[in-house]
Amino acid sequence: MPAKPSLDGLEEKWAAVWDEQDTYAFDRTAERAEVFSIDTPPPTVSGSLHVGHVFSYTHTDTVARFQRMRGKAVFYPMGWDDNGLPTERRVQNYYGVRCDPSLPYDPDFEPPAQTAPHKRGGDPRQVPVSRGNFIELCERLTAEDEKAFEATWRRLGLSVDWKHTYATIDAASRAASQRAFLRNLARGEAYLTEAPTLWDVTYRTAVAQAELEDRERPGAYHRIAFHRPDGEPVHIETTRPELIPACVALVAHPDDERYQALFGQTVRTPIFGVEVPVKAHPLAEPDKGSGIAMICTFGDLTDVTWWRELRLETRTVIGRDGRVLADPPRGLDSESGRAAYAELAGATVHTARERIVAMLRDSGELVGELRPITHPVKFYERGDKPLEIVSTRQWYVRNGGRDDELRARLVERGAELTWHPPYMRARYDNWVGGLNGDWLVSRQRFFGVPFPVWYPLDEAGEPRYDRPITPDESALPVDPSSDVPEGYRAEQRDVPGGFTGDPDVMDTWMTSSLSPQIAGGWERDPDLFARVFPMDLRPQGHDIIRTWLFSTIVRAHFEHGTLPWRNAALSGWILDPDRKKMSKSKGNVVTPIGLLEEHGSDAVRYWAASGRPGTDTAFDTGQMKVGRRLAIKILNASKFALSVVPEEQAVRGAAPDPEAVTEPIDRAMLAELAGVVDDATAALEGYDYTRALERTERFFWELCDDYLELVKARAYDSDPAAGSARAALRIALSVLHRLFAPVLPFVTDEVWSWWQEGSVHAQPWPRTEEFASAAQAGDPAVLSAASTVLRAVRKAKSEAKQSMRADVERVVVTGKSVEAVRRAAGDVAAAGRIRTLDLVGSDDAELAVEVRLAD
RNA sequence: GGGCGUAUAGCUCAGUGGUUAGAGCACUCGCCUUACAAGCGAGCGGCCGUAGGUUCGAGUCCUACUACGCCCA
Repeated sequence: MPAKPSLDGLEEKWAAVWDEQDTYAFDRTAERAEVFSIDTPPPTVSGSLHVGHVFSYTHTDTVARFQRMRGKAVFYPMGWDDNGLPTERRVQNYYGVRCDPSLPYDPDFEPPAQTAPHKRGGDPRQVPVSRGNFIELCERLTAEDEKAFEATWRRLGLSVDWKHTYATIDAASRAASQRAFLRNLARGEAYLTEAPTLWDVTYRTAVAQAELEDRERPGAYHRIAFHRPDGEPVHIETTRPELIPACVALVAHPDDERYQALFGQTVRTPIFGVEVPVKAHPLAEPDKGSGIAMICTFGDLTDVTWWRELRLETRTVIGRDGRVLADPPRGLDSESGRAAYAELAGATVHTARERIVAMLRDSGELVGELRPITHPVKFYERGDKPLEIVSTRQWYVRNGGRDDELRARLVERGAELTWHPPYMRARYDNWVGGLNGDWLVSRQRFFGVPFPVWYPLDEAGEPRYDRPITPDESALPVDPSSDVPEGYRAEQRDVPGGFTGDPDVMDTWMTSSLSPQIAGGWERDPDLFARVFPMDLRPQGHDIIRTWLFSTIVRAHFEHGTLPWRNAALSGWILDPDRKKMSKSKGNVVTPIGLLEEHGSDAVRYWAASGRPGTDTAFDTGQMKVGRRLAIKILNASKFALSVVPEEQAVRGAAPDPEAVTEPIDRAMLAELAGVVDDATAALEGYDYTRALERTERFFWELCDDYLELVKARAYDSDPAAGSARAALRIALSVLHRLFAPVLPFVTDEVWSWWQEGSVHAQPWPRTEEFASAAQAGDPAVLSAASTVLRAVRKAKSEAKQSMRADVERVVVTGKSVEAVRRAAGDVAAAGRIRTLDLVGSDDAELAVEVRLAD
């Protein structure tokens, strides 16, 4: 035990010890019932860790440590998310390469100079490389990131078993993603179809419903004249006049009196003179604009519904690059119409709109002035241009979006899951209930897990999408752009009568949704998988219930017919002092490592533990300082409690003896401690680490302020009463060290090492049975009454501006519970330096304390 | 527009229908007290968002409203 205990250096010291001694190693001989398994969120390695990570990962760690001390074999792996766009861009810029899946794998490839980072976007100097080489570069780069992340996690004190890690682009993850997909395909849960698709023109990829967000954007209603056969105009209002050439019908509500005569008739479009039908449909809103709208292929999702339900033609004018297609759509046949279209061809949506407005003004078909509005526009969450809708062939996985029975079963799965906090389930129910299509899982990107599929080419060289060729599971992972399907030769690639590989990659959630299977060794290590799956806990942010949580449930439901885990704990956000979510753009993000170095890991963890599941929490360095004070207090109080035992009597590792606790006040303290153990245990069983900490902390401070002061003098003595105090202190110390261990792992292992063998984190969680024989006989009133008197004495000294060492001439205590005081009279008199302590019984429920200070 | 959540001391938050609503921080006034001055003691500080209702009794339950946050349209 050091003469002057300090928190400095505890992180390095204990992180090294835990690593060396495998303190957190998963015991893979444990049966499922003895295992507590955690589906840890894999952080994005190409990004950086921020305070929010420290916050939520600490929550999980407190639960992991509690379960470990309760005797569970804790399966606590760590994953790295290196799959997807962020890594793609980072690898491009770092190595000056770009992925070109048409290239063959080059085993001798070395990237160009890794110096000057290249500019964003399509730098022409970027060297094209195969997908296999690109993945290797990704793994090379992220290996560096992973080291930095791991170092941060170790310093934070996460009790992860570092022998169990995975990366979402590594071979095992790719094999698992492809295997699960092939099984989805075989069971009919995955399918390929051509359909209108939400499309990001910047990234040139399809996106899924879960990746959408609405953004308020300025726009304007344009009042535009269509023409009836008799020459009379029909006015519609639209915010997207550039889509007039894509118009396939007009639509009004079936009950709208104004348009009854028009239903079934045709009208001609302005400028282009295309004849289109007028239809009735209940989704048309009579109150919006003129009550009649143009249907284009495709302006928005309502257009898609109308197009599908009214069986309309398709006139595509916007290409995948977001520009007007070179050739006019079918039906746009008139000479003047084609001439007008030629003015638009190749233009961006924005330019096309300006040009068509000018044409409409010239022709007199634009009526009145534009009416500016702001309206919600759909964006890809990572994109900065509005989504277009184009018809493309894509892979889908069924998720209940078009199947009420499946939807109902997935809602039931949500009900089977235990949510922390429970109300988060509503997010899940709302999302599943609001799905309007299956999960679009293919992305027109280069870097990611490829679909393990080839297509035969017919005599004309066209792919037979209805006859996909799939590999044997034993061959996974495969890359169809370089691997050759069975029965074909490499020379047959992309030639008539040969084959072609599916060029797309999977949505990253197709891999992430398998994190329990990937971490648990599904089909790779059946023995491990049987011990850890379904997992006990999924910790995650509530913002990705619709994506990660939901998709993981979908995959496990299909593959295993079960939930992937029993509990989901949803962490809140970190808010800055203005109650806004902390974000990089606001420049208010603090780096985790700096935070840990400044305040100490235990202190930061203490702050994190103040955030209950689901609760947004203010970033508060004040709370970290409080945590640091608590850790220092644990050092000092432990030093005191251990130092009152004469050195020759101190036996390392000796269990404190409850039988030696004989004094009423010592037993009272242990009785109260028993209540703390019960409450903290119940709280942690329910994932309420915050309450467990609060309860423990409150008891500990009161122990230091009152009990320690009361027994101090006696404990230094050498008679049997001293032995009682010392034994009680050591029992309390042993219990408190363990109660604090999940939140403050560094300081607790430090103080534990002063007097015990092994790590505190390998000890059993405290149970009241350990000291029941002493505690059960304890009357808590003894301690509380003694404390009341002591406080009154302190108050008198404080008001007299005297030192706490000042002598007290006489104290008279009156009240019902003076007998309780009497049982601790010696300690009270010693702690208060009271010469005469008079105890007068009365019927008053409250103790009255009269203090006369010495002169 | 729909759903969920939050509203208690200057700040951050506890409060599980039942005495006079609590803690920490901050602030004020004190104290060198051999575990701890990175400490200790004491004190100040509340129309519990607003308005109704249920109840013997409401910070707590119900309804409406207001403000804020998140999710979804």
